[in-house]
Amino acid sequence: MNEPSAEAKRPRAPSIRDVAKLAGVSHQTVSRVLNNHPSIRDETKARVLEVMGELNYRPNRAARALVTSRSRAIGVLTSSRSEYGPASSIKAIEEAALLHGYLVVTANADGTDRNSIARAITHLLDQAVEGMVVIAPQVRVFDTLHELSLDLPYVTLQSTGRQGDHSLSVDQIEGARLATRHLIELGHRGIYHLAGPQDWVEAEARMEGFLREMSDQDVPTTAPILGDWTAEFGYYAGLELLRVRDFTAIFSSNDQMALGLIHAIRDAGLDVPGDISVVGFDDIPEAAHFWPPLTTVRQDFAELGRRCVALLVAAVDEDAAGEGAAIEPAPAYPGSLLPSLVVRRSTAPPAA
Amino acid sequence: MNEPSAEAKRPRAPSIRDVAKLAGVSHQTVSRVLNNHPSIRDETKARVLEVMGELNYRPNRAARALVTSRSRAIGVLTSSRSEYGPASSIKAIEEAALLHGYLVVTANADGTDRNSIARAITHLLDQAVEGMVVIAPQVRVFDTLHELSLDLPYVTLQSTGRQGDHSLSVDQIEGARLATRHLIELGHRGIYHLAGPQDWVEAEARMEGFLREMSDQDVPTTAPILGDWTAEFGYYAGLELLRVRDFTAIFSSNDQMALGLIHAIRDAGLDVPGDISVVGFDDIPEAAHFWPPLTTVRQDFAELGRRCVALLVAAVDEDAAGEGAAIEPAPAYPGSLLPSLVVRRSTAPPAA
DNA sequence: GGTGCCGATGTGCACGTTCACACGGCGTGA
DNA sequence: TCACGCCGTGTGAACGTGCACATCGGCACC
Repeated sequence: MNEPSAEAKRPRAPSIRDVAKLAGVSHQTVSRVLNNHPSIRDETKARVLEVMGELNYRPNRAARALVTSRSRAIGVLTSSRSEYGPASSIKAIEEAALLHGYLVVTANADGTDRNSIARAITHLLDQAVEGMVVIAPQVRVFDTLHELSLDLPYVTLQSTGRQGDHSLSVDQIEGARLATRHLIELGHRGIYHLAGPQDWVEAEARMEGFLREMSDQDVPTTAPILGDWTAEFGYYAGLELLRVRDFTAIFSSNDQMALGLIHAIRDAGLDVPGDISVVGFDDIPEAAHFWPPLTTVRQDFAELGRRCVALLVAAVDEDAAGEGAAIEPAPAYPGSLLPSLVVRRSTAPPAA
Repeated sequence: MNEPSAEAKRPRAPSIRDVAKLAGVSHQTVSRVLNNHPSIRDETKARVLEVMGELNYRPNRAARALVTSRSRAIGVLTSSRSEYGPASSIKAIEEAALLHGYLVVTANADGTDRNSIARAITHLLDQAVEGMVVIAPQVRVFDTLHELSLDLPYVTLQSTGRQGDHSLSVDQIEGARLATRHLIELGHRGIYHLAGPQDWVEAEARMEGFLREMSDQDVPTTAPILGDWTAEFGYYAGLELLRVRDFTAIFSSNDQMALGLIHAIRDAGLDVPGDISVVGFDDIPEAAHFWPPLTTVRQDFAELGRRCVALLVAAVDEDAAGEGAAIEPAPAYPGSLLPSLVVRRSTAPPAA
């Protein structure tokens, strides 16, 4: 009853050899059960499985990784991982990866700081990730990625236009055109664009979509304002903008900045959409309950994450299996997801 | 020039033995450099380090884990990982863990579904995590955790009141009291509470804080409404509530629901705070730009994440080192963080 | 001047798994 | 009847690292 040594001596987790002994087979047979190799008698398999349950056996991932030199881990490189878009994508990526039998390791980088980016990438590399999803779509991240000339397959959530392959994205340009066209069709002519940070690929694409649409429809345009995605910035940008009231609509590059804008407009004693229409981008869950409910562009972050993983896992598996057969650089550009315009109450025809 | 076989044959990453050979030392010496063992001549160390750089050597984590039986990984168990609070905490946890030399693996569970919870825990266990941070503060998660009777150290972000040890939290009760007191001091008497889901520990704590403060101040109270954290719910709850207008203030258990409430109130043609005051909880970055800017309770998610990791890592390291010496169940309850009330413009004295 | 200790390094094994190969038995075709 | 192949299983090595122990030289101590 009373043990001589209180030292419980953590009893070492059971290994396939322990299972083998108890099941009366060789360790290799157990291994075969684990990897469900075809040629195993059902009876043997059942016995092994039973013993595993009894012993509460768990395969040792480290040992497996060591011998196969496959970590079964993919990395996610992020900046601003706590914002709605990235956070949703990460969640979806993680779920999808799990389904494919992969582990997800995330690393957050300050996308403007080269050192920080390098550190994040190094962290992922240290985990021996077999591929990467890049959701930190700053230009500098891609530069660093190229500098290090990794031979890892990677996929990015945003299109840079620079590399057609391994890029999978919501068509940001089209989304921006949708928003802009909506304003033009309502009759607006004085339309500002509050863009995201210059070095963000998404921000660039949305700006481009805005400019193209304006140009296509022959509406004269003023230089976009460069923001930082925060509601705070939107607020102050709005205050500034309102000092000269030469516009009747603003297209903001995300919902948070749109919120700040509306705040500023109201502080100035004006009405949205009565005096000024506002369109956002992202359709965060709160957008429907802003005052007024925000007209915005919805993109499906989760679906994006899922597709990303599918693409990446295909590349990784092929890389590991065929080894030589993988001439094809990437599994055929799978087209991008189309965003959709959600019209709510922050937009209206301009006051006469 | 032209290789006979296009098969490039990925050349196997360098090991400590490769480094050793090139540096003219034994593999063990290299290992010692890696773990910076004290008794190594500076000159030797320098040489080894140099060769490492040359070869672009990266320690193989799997091999190390195998031999030490330490994964240096900690798990994070979440539900709703894409919401602002959890997302912020995860980010902080990850950064702090990295600083301590630990890897973070996250697993998302639907906190109401036992299977889902078990699956998430299993996933973490499969990764051989050495400890866990639980940010899925549903009661059922704790139950499952106990059922499985893991001997892993774990820390939870919210206080359940049920286990004083390994719990670290913002004092939700105090936060709720702060909010409630604020309303009472403004002169409100008809005060509703829109709570979170019943099975969330935080929701429970906030509700308790509300009820206690009301009771302490001798204000009669009505039964709280149980919500689901979303703005959507807040909106419909608001519409419902307004059918009988027997209150002048609402304390919402989070900012999103508060947003929905305000939306509903305005849809009913009433004014916030003119007719009804609203207080939220969390202080998400957008709250300052709601209309009106939201009075709410701020909690420091990031600091919480950091402390959590410190606590957990201490437990894990001690567990691994002392093994027997670890009688003490947990490193002395480190007290909880105090939230603070942020007064903005969604609250005012009741109309006369 | 021998004994003992410490600093700096090397040698071999162990960790838990998979891979390459071997082996016996049975069925099949010539 | 023998050769061959396939099915089901076993045997031994290897993966890259850290640990226990061994080795060797030098210095201090009595």
